[in-house]
Amino acid sequence: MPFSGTIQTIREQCMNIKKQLNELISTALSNSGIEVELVRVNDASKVEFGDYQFNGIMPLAKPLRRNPREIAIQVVENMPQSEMIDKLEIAGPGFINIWLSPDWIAKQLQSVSSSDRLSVGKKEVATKVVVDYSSHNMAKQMHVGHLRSTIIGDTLSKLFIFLGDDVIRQNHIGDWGTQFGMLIAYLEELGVGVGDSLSDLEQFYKDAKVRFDSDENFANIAREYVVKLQSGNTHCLGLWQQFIDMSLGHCEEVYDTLGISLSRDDVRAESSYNSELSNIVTELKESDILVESDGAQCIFVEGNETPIIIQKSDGGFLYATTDLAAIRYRAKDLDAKRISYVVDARQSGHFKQIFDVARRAGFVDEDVSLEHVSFGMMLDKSGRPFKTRDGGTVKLIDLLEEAVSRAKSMMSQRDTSSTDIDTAAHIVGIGAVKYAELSVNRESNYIFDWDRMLSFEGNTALYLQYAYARIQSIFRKYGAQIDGSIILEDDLEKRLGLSLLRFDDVLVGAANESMPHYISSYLYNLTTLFMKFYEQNPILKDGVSEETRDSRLMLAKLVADTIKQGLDILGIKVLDRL
RNA sequence: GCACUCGUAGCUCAGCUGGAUAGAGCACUCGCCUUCUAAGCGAGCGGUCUCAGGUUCGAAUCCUGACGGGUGUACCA
Repeated sequence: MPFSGTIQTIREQCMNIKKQLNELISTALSNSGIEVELVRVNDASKVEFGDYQFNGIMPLAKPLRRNPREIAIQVVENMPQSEMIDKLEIAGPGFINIWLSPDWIAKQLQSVSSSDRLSVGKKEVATKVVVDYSSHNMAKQMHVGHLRSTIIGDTLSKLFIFLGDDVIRQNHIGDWGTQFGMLIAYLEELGVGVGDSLSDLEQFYKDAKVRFDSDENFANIAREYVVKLQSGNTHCLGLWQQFIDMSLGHCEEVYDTLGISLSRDDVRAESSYNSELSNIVTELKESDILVESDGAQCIFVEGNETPIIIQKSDGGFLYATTDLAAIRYRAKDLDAKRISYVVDARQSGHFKQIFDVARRAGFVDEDVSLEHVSFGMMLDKSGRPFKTRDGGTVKLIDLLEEAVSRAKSMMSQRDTSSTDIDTAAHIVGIGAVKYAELSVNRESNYIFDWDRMLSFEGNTALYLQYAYARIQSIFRKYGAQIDGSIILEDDLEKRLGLSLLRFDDVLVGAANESMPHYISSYLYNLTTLFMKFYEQNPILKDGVSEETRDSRLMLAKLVADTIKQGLDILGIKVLDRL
């Protein structure tokens, strides 16, 4: 299997602090006469073990037939002088624990504070990345199941852009296929002034389905419409267009409420590939990988019992055909070098096959990374696939409205004097929903729970927003320009400082692996440190020297800026007051 | 049947691609507002990482098997 479909991580090349430490250790090893291909320091597992640790000595011991502690001693002795390291210690069987110098950290922070992007590295050469997300079916209303793709995809897009990539968003909406015949037939039947019946798409779909199932005559008309539609009948296309416009309008309402940066320009619908489908089949035939089976045009992919069907026995095309047209368009026409599909885990088999075929057919060159950014399903409290009592799903717009309303009632119980409670409640409520999605490992299934989704305690967006608001409050009270030298005076300040410096590493890691929750975990961790700092290290209170005050103000500023920037990538806003 | 995936505290989840005594939040029990926002902070309680083998200096992490959830398996998307 030459292609796994996942990008090779380039973490080692990009990491900031770790990269430097890796180089130091690599040199020390080399000075000791030991050549190692890959040196990797890790974050220390405990505070007592320093800031970083290198565990790579032990595995070297056996082949070298030496005592690991002896090697460790030698490596430490051969470590080049560096101002970043305060102390090295050998522990246990041969761990090397590394303490960074507070002065070095302070110096780095000083330069971070004068950077407009918090010293996060930006790629010199942008990679062209296609992110396919949201991409839902126009026949139905957006429900809570559509949250993940939409939110994760939007975050990844922002993250890639921030790190210097050239991102092309693709909203691959489902607007083509047999069900649209039914919907158009029903639309036609209802006649003019039909806009109102489309206000509830879910209901419209259900009603149409009832007509379809109960009236043979209607069902036949619906089938005719499918044929007419696909053969380009203008009347049908007109109705269809009207329907899609309405449905997309609903979508955009949700995007707008949610603060999703998808516009009509990002829509590249399934139907837009329609004219390409027969060419795809022709090309596949020419490349000789197509097989006829039971009258259908198929491709068998190793490791799969069943083939993917490219063309039905009646000549019709299927979604695999469309996906192949889309992947070729992205690789060849858009010239993307990384193509990410933010789609749920159920499609993983499908994407494996599509990626394999696309490679073999030459639709996608070898240097293009194809990734299925898969995510788990939504389950109910008993661990079953999520459904409401009547078998339906929770509409996304209802969830969002509930979120905002809960936020509002919670906020109004507190100080009501704050400025615009509706705006604030919107930011807090929507932030909670997004954060709930972005703070868990996307790969695992998760339990849908109103209280979890709309929680404002612990590791939530509000915790971060609250810390941000507290900092702004300090600045308001201080009322002057924040400027001074950073001096890390105690262990807590040092840890806070180091945490700030890790932002770069975290973003790069999150981007390489398409894991937004790395960012939220980091921000939560940073904020936890800040909250301790806030309790223990007064800034504007009596008895604090001017030097200390200025340094702490600088630290607070960096924390606030990092929270703001991090949340911005997650698509969550901050408030100066809460 | 076959394939993929998951199983970590009462609940919801982390655990950085093998490291040292497995971490958070919620819940529960205590303590902290005349002092920068208590939506906060501190302390406590809570674990045979589903089970059984294997690989090795070392396993929640890798391999095999069992059990249990979820998902996918030919003309829907």
